[in-house]
Amino acid sequence: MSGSTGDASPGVRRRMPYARRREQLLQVALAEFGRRGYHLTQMEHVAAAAQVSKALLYQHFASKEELFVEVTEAIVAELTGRLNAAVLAEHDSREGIRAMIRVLFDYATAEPDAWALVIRHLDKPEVGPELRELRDRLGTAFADLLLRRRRADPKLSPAALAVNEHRARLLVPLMYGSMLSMVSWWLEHPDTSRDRAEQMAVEFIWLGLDRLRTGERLPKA
Amino acid sequence: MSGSTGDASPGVRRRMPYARRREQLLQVALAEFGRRGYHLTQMEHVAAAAQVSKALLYQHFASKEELFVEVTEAIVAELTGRLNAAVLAEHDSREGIRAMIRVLFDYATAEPDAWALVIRHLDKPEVGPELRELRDRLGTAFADLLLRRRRADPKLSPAALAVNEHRARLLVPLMYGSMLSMVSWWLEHPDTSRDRAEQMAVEFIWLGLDRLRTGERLPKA
DNA sequence: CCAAAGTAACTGACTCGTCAGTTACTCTAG
DNA sequence: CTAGAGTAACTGACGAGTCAGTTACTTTGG
Repeated sequence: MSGSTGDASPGVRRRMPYARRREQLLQVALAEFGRRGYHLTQMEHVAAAAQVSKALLYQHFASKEELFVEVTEAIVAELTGRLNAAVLAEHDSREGIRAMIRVLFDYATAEPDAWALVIRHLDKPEVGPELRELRDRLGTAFADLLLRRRRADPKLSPAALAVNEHRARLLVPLMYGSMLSMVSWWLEHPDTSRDRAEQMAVEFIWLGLDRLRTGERLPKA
Repeated sequence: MSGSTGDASPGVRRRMPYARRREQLLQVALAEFGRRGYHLTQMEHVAAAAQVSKALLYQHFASKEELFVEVTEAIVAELTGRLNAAVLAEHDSREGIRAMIRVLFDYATAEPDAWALVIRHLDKPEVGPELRELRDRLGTAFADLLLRRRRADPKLSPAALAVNEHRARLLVPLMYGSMLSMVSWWLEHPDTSRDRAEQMAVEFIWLGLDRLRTGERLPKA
């Protein structure tokens, strides 16, 4: 019909070099796992979506689990990289929080399948420790953010610092959970302005954080 | 040997009346689903754990999915009931939040399998809409709590009220996510005092909530 | 009081579909 | 013409759901 070489137009496009094919397979697998979840995704689905046979898939990845792990690790690396960069770029802790939230919204928007994959499998120990690791790394990033300035403060006694570390550790799941929950909620409510959602999250989290970080207690009433 | 009627002592205890058996199967299934998750739980596991044949299981429940749904619905009913009761019992919104958090901690402690089941499947559309419903009901309970007093306030114009409703809707996922995340985190860190965790959650959430509820903006710095 | 008849709980051994993983072959780019 | 990209067709195992039959308990006619 048309040009014979690697042309995009005719229905079939075949015979890619190894590395490129592998990349494509990873992308396709990410989408499938993200959309259906690990258990409902079959290797045939992935192969079909890549317009390729299942056997070829197995020439690139030894097993379903290995494929999943590889996909997941790429996501984890990407996301934690972005988060760390964002946190490190900001010196003010409020701006650090804002930056992290923005990273999450950005990522969820740009890579909805990857986001869905992560969210879906975060609490499933059955598919390997990679996602636990992501969660822990996120937690570490949070804790660092919370404590970096405190730790550098020479006026604080080690005892006071220890107390603060403990409180900070308790804050991590609160912040973590609200951020992820907000992003997921926003994805399901596209009519809501992203700016509002983002801003609300920043205010909500920073308010609780800042007051508690400074050790202030609640007013009694 | 001993008493002839339904005696408990001899190693095997079989042949229970229909209703009791059904109850037992539901309990066992809850534990299995909670521990392994839907996909990794096989009907044979449930049957074996109940010391019963798979066929019997199918005389009580038409399918794996139906069994799962039945288990889930019971949990949803129980939890939302407790939450509603807790919220209704408190007139102060801060105490309402404290009450909800306490309900969640109580439930997660007393019924760890049920808790694990709910948390694990919250974001999995594949196993039916029951858990979405739970999430939405929790959300509704939150929103009600947030807005009940506001709605009753005659000094607020409808327009101001609408603005507040919108903000409240944005607050729901933040509160919701942080609560659930905190409870799950605490379950995995048994060395942490429950009172501290609970108190921290109350303070964190109420702080953000109260300030935003009153429409106050953040200080600029 | 107690067979024998009736019934409900229960089981072992099957079917049938599905899906991860393999094998033996074909095609094509260089 | 050949290496390696690609496939169609296969296998083996597993798991949901079924069914013919057995076992324990209950009822009732004598």
